[in-house]
Amino acid sequence: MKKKRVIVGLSGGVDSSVAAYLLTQQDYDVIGLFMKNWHDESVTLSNECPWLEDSNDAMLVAEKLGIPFQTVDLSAQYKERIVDYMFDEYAAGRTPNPDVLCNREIKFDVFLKIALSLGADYVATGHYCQKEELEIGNSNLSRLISGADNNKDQSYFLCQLTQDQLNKTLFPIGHLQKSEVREIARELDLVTAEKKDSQGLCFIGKVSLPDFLQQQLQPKQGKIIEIDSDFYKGRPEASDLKHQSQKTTYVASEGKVVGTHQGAHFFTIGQRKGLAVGGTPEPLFVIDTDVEENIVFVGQGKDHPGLYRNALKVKSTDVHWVRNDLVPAEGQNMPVMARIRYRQPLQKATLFPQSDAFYVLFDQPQSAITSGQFVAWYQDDELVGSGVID
RNA sequence: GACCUGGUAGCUCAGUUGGUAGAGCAUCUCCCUUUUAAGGAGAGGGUCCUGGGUUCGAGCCCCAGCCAGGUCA
Repeated sequence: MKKKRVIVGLSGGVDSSVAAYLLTQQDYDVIGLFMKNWHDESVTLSNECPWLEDSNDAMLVAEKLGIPFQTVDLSAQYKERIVDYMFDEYAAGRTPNPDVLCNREIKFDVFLKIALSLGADYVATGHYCQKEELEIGNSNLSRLISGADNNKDQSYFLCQLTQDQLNKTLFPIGHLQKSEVREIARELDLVTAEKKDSQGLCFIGKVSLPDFLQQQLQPKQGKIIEIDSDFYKGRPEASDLKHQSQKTTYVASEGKVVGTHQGAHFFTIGQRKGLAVGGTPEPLFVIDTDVEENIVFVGQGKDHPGLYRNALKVKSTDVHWVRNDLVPAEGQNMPVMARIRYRQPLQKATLFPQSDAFYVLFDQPQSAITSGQFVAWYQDDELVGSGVID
């Protein structure tokens, strides 16, 4: 019988290297494929070419493992689907999550399709997450399970994947701890064994995000306005989900000017650094940005009421279920565990699918719920759905 | 015009009986982290408004001036 063919995305890091190795130890026909996502010299302010080194490392690993190796240039699609989306979101005053999109649009779409066209049965990546098959009646379902290494779990970044995508995917290192992965790489003497984990936005590299954004978004001076915590005293507490999930809207006259900024769209809710406003006993945090009026609203202290809300809204059209067999009926709520950012400890919450929108109500108020980011919900260690925060 | 209070790190301020200055915030760096953030650790930074004087020695005392805020006519 013919071996199943797996195309593994080699990034030039340890994780995908070891993933590829583990596949060769199983009964697979393994091919390594490096994807070039970004090589625009005008934007990569650093003088180095990081992808060149990465692709070289990927090639060396493939050589060592004795598997065929190829490179594909996906930078055009990457720009179209990720970079442009990023600028659009920031321009609109939201905070995008490019890495979630990168998985949905590039690694598990463009890349996956290329792999299939090369005759692959599966694609594999070095993500710290696991897949389990579940049989319901005649149909097979894939479950997206958190990585066994609690500290490295990357299921959140895969929260937008579909059954079709998962069915074609393998996560060879998801059951391992990071330390075990490194150990395997060392034993095999792979060039990537001691390579530092990648961090930050994959394609920006060392450049700071504001610097990157300024290449397309024009700086424009505006006011930083502090809202006193007394502002919230005597305000009626929202009792229905619609209002609980709404963010407070502020007007310039409700606070006092404490400084100036170079563009409200460069800031995100919960942000502390970069305001360059001192003189307060406690640090200032961004509690809202208004890109129309170009105002950044701030509040003093980690516990400022403007930072907290216990519900959020997802547009009905933005709700995504990995487990489409678990979708609750409209009007029927569902208890889950949820997170609103990578590595946030899971929080108790309840989903409320309603006719006007989809609401997530947390048991505890959450700090810095940010529109444009993703909320992902879990049952135990299984990610079952997600959505863009409105 | 007179009087009062104040002028100390980028900002807000503390500086004991005179012995060449500190805290918070901000900034920078590092750590953490395949998003944005947050978080942790560390570092840099001061002609103590100016000019005189007293003193062995003044941010702290005295005099003059400048500046800011306030009070009184």
